[in-house]
Amino acid sequence: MEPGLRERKKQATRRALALAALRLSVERGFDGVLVEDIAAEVGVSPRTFNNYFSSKAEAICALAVDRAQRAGAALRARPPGEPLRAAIEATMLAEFAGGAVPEHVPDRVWFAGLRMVLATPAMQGEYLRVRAAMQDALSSAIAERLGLPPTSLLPEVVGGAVAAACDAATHRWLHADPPVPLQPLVEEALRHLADY
Amino acid sequence: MEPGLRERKKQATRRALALAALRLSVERGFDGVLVEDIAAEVGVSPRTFNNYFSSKAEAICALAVDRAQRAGAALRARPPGEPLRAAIEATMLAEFAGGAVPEHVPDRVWFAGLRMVLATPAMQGEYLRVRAAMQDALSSAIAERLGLPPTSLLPEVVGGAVAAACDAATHRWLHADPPVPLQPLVEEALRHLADY
DNA sequence: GTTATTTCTTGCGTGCCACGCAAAGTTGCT
DNA sequence: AGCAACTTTGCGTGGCACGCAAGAAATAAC
Repeated sequence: MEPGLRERKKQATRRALALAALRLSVERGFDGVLVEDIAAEVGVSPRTFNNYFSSKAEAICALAVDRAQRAGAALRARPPGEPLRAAIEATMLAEFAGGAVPEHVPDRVWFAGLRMVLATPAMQGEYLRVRAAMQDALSSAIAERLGLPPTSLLPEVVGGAVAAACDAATHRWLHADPPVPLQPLVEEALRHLADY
Repeated sequence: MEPGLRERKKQATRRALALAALRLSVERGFDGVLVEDIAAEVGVSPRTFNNYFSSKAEAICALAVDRAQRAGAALRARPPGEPLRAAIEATMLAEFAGGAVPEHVPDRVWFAGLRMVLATPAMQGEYLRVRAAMQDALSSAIAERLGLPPTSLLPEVVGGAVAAACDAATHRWLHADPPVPLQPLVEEALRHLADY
């Protein structure tokens, strides 16, 4: 069952709303853009916006959530024999290679968007949900990989730890002056985790 | 400079508001209690509520944030020579000994409150802030302990990993049926972290 | 190809929330 | 007591999230 016209249109609208929300917030700040503006940008009614997202903040972070979930998929795709730590490191280094920018999003917008989100108190809660999404994606991939019973805490713990490492690297990356590449920071963060 | 009457009264009001917010939300659910109700319970105007907390959710989680910060203080208080991992494990096991309930909060309310928060989408973002507060508290204690330069990612990574472990243990604890004690779960979670 | 059905969009109305502002009330210092 | 600093309060505003029902569009059935 391939996606019909209906479904494709829905996804396109969703994506357009998320992108518009991000771009406008970068340009004018979180409080400088109303839900109304985002809807107008996409050519849709304000009421429809709330059919897709239950808050302005959710829309702004939606692309980041999608991306976080892809990290889980990438981990699942590693060869099954590979040891867990190696699989995780390979996945994360690949994933964060180019700043980890979703398709069709200009680098500059993504970077500025992350900074804006982290600097805006009203958005920090939503950012933490992105991090939680990455943790969940990793945890479930890890659980599947190791074939552990659902009573084991290992997947959650390791998923959370890896998410924390990526998060620390991302923070440093965003505030580095002069700019530094992201990948080595992720590498360092994962090393600290392994060394603990 | 000990706290004057003014400051003590403020803290008392803050605490009373947080506790009322938690208790009422447990009784009636998040949407069943208005800011107005919480303010009334404490005998203060609704406008004053927002002088203390910038949202209903923040008030409900305020006690948990306080407690998370105490974990950082507890880690600082460990003997300076002790190896990091041992210090962390001792701190966390002590901290989560009795379910880690703040003073003057009935056990039942704390437990039910955590469940309510985790089950309510509108509160999950705020719960994640509690977790972030614990991470920050631990990170800064670790950085101080090890005397690392602020360029090192280690404190953030380890703080985040430990917070993730505690969080995983807490989740399991809340959903365990029949109930199990929290401490062994924390122990298991920290072991997974050390084994990774 | 027309009709029936499901699904999505939209407008409207409602209730709540967060906060700016300025007036009134407290507390603390001398 | 008197003054300065701070807190509480009421009022008003703008915005947000969502329930509901009517209209429009896509899909399915005949």
